[in-house]
Amino acid sequence: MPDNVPPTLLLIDGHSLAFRAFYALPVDSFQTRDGQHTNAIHGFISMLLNLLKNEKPTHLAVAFDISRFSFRTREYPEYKGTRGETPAEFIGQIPLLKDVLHAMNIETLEKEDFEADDILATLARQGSEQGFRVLVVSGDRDAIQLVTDDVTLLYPSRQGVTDLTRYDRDKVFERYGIEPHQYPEIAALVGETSDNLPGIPKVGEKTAVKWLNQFGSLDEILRRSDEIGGKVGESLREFQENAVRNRRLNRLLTDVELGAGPADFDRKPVNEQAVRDLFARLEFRTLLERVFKLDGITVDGGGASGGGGAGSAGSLIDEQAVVVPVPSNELDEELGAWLTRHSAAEPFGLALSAEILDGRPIGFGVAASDAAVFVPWSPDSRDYLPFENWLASDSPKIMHGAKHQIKAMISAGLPTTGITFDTSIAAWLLKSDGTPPTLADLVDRQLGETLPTPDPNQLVPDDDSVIGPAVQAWYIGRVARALNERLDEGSRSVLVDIEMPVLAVLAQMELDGVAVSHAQLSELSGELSTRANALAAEAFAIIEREINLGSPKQIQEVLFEQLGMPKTRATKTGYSTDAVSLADLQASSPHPFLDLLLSHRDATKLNQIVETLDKSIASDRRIHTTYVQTGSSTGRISSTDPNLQNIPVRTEEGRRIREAFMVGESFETLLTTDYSQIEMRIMAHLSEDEGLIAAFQSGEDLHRFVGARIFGVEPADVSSAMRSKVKAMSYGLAYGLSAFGLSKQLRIPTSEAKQLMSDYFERFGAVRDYLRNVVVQAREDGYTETIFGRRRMFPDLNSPNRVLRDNAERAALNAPIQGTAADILKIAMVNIAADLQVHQLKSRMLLQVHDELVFDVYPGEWNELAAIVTARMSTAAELKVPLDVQLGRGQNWNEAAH
DNA sequence: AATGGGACGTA
DNA sequence: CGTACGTCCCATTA
Repeated sequence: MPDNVPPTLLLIDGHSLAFRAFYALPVDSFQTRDGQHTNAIHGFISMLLNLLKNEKPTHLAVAFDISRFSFRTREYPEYKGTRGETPAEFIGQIPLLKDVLHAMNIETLEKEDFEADDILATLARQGSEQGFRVLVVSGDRDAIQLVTDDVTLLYPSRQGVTDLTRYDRDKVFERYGIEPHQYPEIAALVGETSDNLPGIPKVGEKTAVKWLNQFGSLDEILRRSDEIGGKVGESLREFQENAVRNRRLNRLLTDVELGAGPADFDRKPVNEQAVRDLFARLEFRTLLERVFKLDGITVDGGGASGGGGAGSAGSLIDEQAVVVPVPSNELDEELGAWLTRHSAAEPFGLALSAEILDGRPIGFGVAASDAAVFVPWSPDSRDYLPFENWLASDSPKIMHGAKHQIKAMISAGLPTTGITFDTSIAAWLLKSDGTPPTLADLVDRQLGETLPTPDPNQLVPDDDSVIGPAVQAWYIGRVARALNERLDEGSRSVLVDIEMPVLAVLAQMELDGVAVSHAQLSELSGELSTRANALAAEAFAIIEREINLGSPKQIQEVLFEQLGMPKTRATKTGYSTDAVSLADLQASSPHPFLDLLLSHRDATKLNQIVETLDKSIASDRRIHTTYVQTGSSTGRISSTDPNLQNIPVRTEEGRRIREAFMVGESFETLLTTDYSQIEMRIMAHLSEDEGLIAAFQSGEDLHRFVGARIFGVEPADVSSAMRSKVKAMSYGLAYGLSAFGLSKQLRIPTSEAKQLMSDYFERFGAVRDYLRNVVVQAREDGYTETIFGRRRMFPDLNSPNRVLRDNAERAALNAPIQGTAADILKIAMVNIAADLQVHQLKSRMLLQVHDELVFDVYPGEWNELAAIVTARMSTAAELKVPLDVQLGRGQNWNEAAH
């Protein structure tokens, strides 16, 4: 170290940072096999390693609070009194965190009766007196008062632990307009809710700063408070005691007796064996690598992945491997050569990340494992032939969230194929619930690194390096490699054989959209709103006042207070006013208001749907939904903006909405197709129940066939009441329906429902055995699997919480069935799309509704398309029962329904 | 402005 | 005390 650089002392408020980490990272994802939560520890250590790497402190220490009691709580017992129970999952991590720090040979400090911040304040003062450059990391705003020319505060912005804002004197001034030592005076005036320190009412940050600049100090403000007029002035005079007390409590002590000083906290090498043992127990693999890398220790025998030859992002940039070619023809050819060279060399292919502005690509990042290239692109300078050829070729490409980018590229005239891996989909397959991870999440979770972002407030400022598609592409490749190693064989085949191909199909469907008639929708909307208004007026007349019929709260007032009706099912906020409850009320205590309310809800709901749809019609007169491929935990696709998978169909009125979905211009007709009873068929297949299989092979109506067996009559003698009971039973099976639920739905006594269920299982025993076994197996394995190998994890199956466990059991029951159905339709879609291309048909797949597909049929192609669709759908999977496919034809979606 | 609950549309 | 979704509105909170 050069002599002129002062030693750096890094001081960390352990408790507050660990707490931030706890809330920044999902508890569930950080748990060891024996159930120890580790998210706070993981987040803390990850942040610490970043700090060590970036700040290179020569000395460091971590301070902890011993308890929530200190001299401050003795002085003011309410101090921090509003804080809720600290979560048990968090408390248990603190001793372990200290163990980890000790294993890393890092000093921890704590002192009875003082808070960690007092320890930091003391050390910060001593440090700067002894010539250290001091960095204080704390999530407590009071630490701002410590900032001087020598002391900088790193304060976690927002929730996370990766974003640390650097507060030096200038930054404090810029943010608050005051000197750091004045901050406690502001805080005293404003108050601090999280510490239960009320300030002066009506005084916020702006007012406090204004006064401070006007009067110079808090003492002066209080002394001359009569000079301040208005309500705020009154408030100040009335509550000035608050400010005095707050100021007394938020002053950090700088003279705590510690028995050790900054000089004692020099960085020492980690205790290798202790770290190894402890990290193994905590199941930290990437963190272990990072700790050792920082200390120059190599990780041996751990089976840890190398993760690309280039090492960290730092070295990538240092070696200037990121080449930014100037757009020109020569470079164009060089780029072509570069692509060919790396495509041939890398078995896992290259990563691609497109930068999109207003739906148009403006540049591409392409990266191999040890190099990255940025390719600027604009539609008018289309002279990148080798690059375009590469995009259009089968040469393997990896992306993150490919669909959106593929669409932009297709629109820009850059068709792209050969996308063999999408990191967001792979991550979803591994853990199909929770919020979908961003690339930054994956870099953090899979690689234990931090994706550089252009945020200037970032702790890791990244020396103005190349941040953008090229670097992203490089990370995508590495993340893909890490994810790919974690995929089991079944999941990998789902990714490669189902999800990646269907991704391309969905992109095209979204681009194509479906034609919708604005005229029909607006006519319908007019009718519906007229009707809604009339119904509302009638309802108001009856209850003799005007309320908001859309407010459950106001409805409750009318029903249970004004009209004195019997209470319905309890909800969190009162009593239910849903359709079922209202119907029950109508039966027990009839009142004309109830019917009017229901009809009004009906009309407004439909009108909402109609208006939303109308607003989503694009300039090409078509609606382009977005299919979310990673939107479900079972493998289904969901639809948003707008959701075209929940267009009404059950009521006459609703079907009029479907009439507005029309065959596209220059197309001949719509074709709709769906699987009939696919989930029951899958259940027959999976359970191998002979009765159920026979039912499907007989060609007889399913519910009639089953009803005949259960009630011991001839199929022809199954009454419609019998049939509908059996139907409800059959459908409920795959959802884990209980006798109680069945009785409620069919409005029959529980005893009868119980009898029905036992009769059912008497005849179809293999179904019951299968369903039972699914749960048992899932509890053992921790997951369920579809017949194509799609997995869904069920961590709650062994939960001590009954509700959680029961919910997990029903979901586990359903997952292989719903998931297999989803797989089958996806496979059919891929095969149909391939056939359309091979046969050069101009007909287009438009919509997917879980077991249904809708097509625009090009003139003259009906027969061929119908044949393809039927063939591909019925052979998408080889089951023990036939897959029955229905077709329909019509000028609109309703007419085309069969 | 953001969030959570209630209600309700689909498979 | 039936699975899987998305969207609207209202009410609450900041």
